[in-house]
Amino acid sequence: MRVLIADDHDLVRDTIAAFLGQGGEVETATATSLPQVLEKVAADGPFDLVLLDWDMPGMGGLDGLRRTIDANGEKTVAILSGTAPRKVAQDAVEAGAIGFLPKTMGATSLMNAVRFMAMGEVFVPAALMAEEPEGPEHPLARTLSARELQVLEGLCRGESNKEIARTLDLQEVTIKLHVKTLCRKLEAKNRTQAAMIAKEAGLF
Amino acid sequence: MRVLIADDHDLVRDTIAAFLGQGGEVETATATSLPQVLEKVAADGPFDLVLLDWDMPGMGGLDGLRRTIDANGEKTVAILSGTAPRKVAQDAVEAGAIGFLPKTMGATSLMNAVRFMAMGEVFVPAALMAEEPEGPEHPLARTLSARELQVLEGLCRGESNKEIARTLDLQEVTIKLHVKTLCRKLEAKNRTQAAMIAKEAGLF
DNA sequence: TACCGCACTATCCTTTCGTATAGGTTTTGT
DNA sequence: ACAAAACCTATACGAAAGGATAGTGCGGTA
Repeated sequence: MRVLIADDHDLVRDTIAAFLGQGGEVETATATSLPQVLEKVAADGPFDLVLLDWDMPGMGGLDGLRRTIDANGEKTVAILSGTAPRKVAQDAVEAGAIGFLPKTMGATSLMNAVRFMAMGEVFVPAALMAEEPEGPEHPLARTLSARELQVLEGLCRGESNKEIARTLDLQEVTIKLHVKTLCRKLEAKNRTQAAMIAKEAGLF
Repeated sequence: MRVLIADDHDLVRDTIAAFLGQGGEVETATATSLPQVLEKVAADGPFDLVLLDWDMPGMGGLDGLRRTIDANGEKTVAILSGTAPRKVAQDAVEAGAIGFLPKTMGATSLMNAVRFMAMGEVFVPAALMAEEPEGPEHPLARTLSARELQVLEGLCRGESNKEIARTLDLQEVTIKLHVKTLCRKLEAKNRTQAAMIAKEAGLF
């Protein structure tokens, strides 16, 4: 079984290569950038499996993945990532990747996953997919002050301005102001929409 | 490798057993209910893998899974299900199952998955986990009329009563009434809370 | 037939929300 | 030290929401 391992970090790349290579079952090749990957694929024919680092020179996200798939064939390219957000894994598989390997995986698990993918089965760690999809964490929340977040939380509980004021020990008018600010920042036209946007974003 | 297959449907059970058995790599045993599973485990020692049908006599959901894990050891029991809702898979893995197999899986994929799990790796189909978790579909929505659902949808978009009335071609007062009814049925104290509850339930 | 639930409309009233304007404090950065 | 920004409070007003009560029409059912 021939596997091409592409990662710009020498340590990671060589460790994985050494590990997969031991026992002689797997023949490994390595690359440190996407151009090098395409070059090696073109030169040494299609590999049984290509492991692509997600944060690698020339990758550019899904584009690099697609180009590698075009070059090496479908169901032969897997993504290797250190940061391991669920969304990347999902997008990669949807784009045609055969699997997704977080660098936090244990060595034997990694070996098993490689064998599994070489058999043509999609592999994604169950633990990773079990995470709740909290995708848009703070696209908007970052611009909100602490107070505003507290008020927003009250909105999401369906509380009135008066109730929020009581729990935060502020005046009702102050809450009104914060609600107004929230609606402006979240591009909502009223409290209900603001609450829905917050909910959608996964806050609370 | 010794695998115990438990399913109350003769066809399913025997098909899987026959398939896994061919080639001689896997030695199969079968059972048709949870008591029979526990009995066989007690008699023939721990199996390398136990496949448990989720909708089987005596299972009773996670309880049957836990009892089987207690009897046969950790990381040796997988769930087999025809209905394949994401939540079951997630709960099962969290409860200590080594994997989850929908009966819709292809034969070779199933074989691969069995081998994979026998090596101690958790297996859950990536496609299944990619589904958005829509868990509580209609715990409350069932009691709502068609009109009420339309109004609720408007609430979730943060629209005013007037706006909802316009899009549904009704009077504003009528919307007020529906909102009131919605709040009663959803146990919300205002429109915002009603919208949040709807969102939480996965509607819209 | 009478009854009941559902949907719709109506009027009246109170509370809450949303906006504007105007000032105050504290914190932050230049 | 000063300006800018964020935070808090205050008053006031129109719009919207929420509640109560009452009445109409429709379809299904006893």
